[in-house]
Amino acid sequence: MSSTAHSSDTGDAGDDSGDGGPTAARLRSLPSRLLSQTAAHADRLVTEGLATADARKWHYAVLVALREQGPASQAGLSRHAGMYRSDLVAVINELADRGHVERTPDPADRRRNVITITPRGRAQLRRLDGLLATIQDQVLAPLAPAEREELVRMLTRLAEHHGAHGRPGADDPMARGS
Amino acid sequence: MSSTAHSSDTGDAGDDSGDGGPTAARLRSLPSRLLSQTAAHADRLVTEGLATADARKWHYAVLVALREQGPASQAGLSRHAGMYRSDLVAVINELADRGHVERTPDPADRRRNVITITPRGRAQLRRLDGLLATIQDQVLAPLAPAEREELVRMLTRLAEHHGAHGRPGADDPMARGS
DNA sequence: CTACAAACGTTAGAGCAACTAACGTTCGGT
DNA sequence: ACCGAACGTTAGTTGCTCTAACGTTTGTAG
Repeated sequence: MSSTAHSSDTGDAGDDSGDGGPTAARLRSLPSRLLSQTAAHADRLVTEGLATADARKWHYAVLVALREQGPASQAGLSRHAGMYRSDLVAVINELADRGHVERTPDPADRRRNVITITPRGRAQLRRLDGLLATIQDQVLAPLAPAEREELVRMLTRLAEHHGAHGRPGADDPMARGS
Repeated sequence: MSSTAHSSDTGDAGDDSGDGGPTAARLRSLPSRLLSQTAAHADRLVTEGLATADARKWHYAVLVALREQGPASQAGLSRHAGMYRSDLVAVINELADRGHVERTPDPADRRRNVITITPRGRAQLRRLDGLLATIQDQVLAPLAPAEREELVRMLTRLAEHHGAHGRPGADDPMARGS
């Protein structure tokens, strides 16, 4: 139950229950709140940035997955990207509309569609890579390079911890891999 | 500025479906992605935890705001908590139903309602404080105390940076930090 | 005093992301 | 040949953010 200790920076007002209640400063720096806030901000930048290139987050995730594992079934992609296969349908539709992927029935297993990235898709992916890199810089702007590394390292640990303790149950998503 | 360069390109290569792809690692550690992931996880824990006490995130935010600034109008609370006053209505309704706050018309300004925290509300708030503290420990479980401090410090900087660069426009929310 | 702009509480609703449930089809194992 | 499981897909629920408008009340300017 003990957690991080803090020094109160600015005395706001003494409105505390004297018997050792947490102070206001502490509440403002609730890690979960900070995470939500910064994540929301980052998400916004990413969404707006990708909109510039007529793309959305899942588009990028799927293209990345395709680059990593080559042509794959939709179920495979959904697992790899950590999304629901029901939601993947629309994403593939949109990517196919834009000519970034091709959806072809798998002759070897007629339940499956094989999703293949097209040359145009690769080009788009590279474009998005650049775009995203720029956005990361915006997100992390106030941090020095060493700090960025440190932050990423810690967040990675938290994410892995999360994955390990992930509860079972859901249909497709959050399949761990790599 | 520049940060990431990619090269794995020509020749779709064998799909190293294991893990340990160096290129893949970079993508997996996109800060924005890590933030979203960990924030989602934390959010889940918080939401579930608060549900235990028949509360939701905004309930806590409002109660904290009331502890900090004492009785206040709804507009004031919405600004302090960074939420829309339209959404605050339901929150106040719920808190009033539970007997945690009282909503009384302000005699001095008949547009306003004065929201006051009740003794029961204070008790609930203390309960939530404890609950939340426990949850923070769960969220940050894999990090050492010093690391937690460091993380909070960095996230705070990012959040402040965000606040400073937040563009104006919206109706109520995201007023002051402090 | 009157008129007008702004702030207040409230209602309604759009838009979006995460999530669940069910379906018809196809496959693998027994 | 049967049965359970995996596949792609459709539809729908939920919860959250956010916008727009309303009637009322207040402060202020003319």
